[in-house]
Amino acid sequence: MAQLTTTPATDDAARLQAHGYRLTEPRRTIIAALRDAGRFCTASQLYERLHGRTVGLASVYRTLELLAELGLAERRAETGGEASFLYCSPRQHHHVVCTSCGAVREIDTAFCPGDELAHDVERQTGFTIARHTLDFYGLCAACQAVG
Amino acid sequence: MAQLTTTPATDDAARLQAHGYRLTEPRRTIIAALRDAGRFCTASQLYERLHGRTVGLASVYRTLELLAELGLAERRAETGGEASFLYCSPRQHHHVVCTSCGAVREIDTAFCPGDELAHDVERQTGFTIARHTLDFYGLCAACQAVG
DNA sequence: CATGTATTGACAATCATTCTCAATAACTCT
DNA sequence: AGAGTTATTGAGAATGATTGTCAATACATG
Repeated sequence: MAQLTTTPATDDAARLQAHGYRLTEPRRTIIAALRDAGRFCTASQLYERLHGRTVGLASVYRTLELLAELGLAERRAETGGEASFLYCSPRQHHHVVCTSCGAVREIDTAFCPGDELAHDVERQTGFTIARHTLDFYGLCAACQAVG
Repeated sequence: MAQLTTTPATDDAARLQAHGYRLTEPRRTIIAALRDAGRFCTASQLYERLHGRTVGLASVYRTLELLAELGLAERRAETGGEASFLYCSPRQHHHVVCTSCGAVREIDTAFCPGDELAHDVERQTGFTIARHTLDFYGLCAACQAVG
């Protein structure tokens, strides 16, 4: 298994504390594990990953919930009635997702014309747009090879 | 309450049958209800909406699952551990979602540069891109007015 | 470093989702 | 159109994900 870091990026810590939340050891551990996973993870998958360090399953759920609320994780529903979470850089919501193995890579935001499009969409719909997501789905190089 | 149609667009019917699924009365009812809802709905919300017509909750779950599989619905995870589904035109996956009332509107696909971007993403990441989603989140006109 | 309070872990409680199975209804073939 | 084959259905049971409870603990602030 790949080594796990224990420290979230200072950005994450700042964001937590800016919202009045405490930066606790369990949270540090969970955030780091989610970030290192580099793919969508369910609560119990993360809990597995953390076995040995005493972090309760309930805390995993609570922390994931918190991260989603702060925009540091993206929640996704899958078949099987289990929610998955993906670590996100604070304002980065552009991904390429492998539909076979689940691996995820972030895309450079500069790439994305969404902000300009947002203006058009506002004019067209009367909405006030706050954010947008752009996600690509397909097969990663490894999964293409396997066939 | 708005009137409910009972017939899915012929497109939907065709897509079901093309995949070897039967076009049954419960499926017709559920698809129409989801389409008419015009927003993300949970299974139980749809079940409520259908009260009076004998459609079992299990069938609602089964049909929503099926629609997601066929690309006729988009599944989303929300706080509260309940999945929501939104009706989608077969290849249309571009929405504007109101974060306050949940209303959803589809955006004209011509709008979206995603297909061209997909090529760049393929070159950059080695992925083979099959599809993409582009969603905008914000407040609809009505919710802006309410403040 | 003492104090006030958010947070935690363990387990119980809840509720969304899936499973099971006999009964029914779609489609196919004639 | 009618009979046969088989997917699909509804109801309720079973499963399992998620949240609630609460005493104990650890973070931040002064």
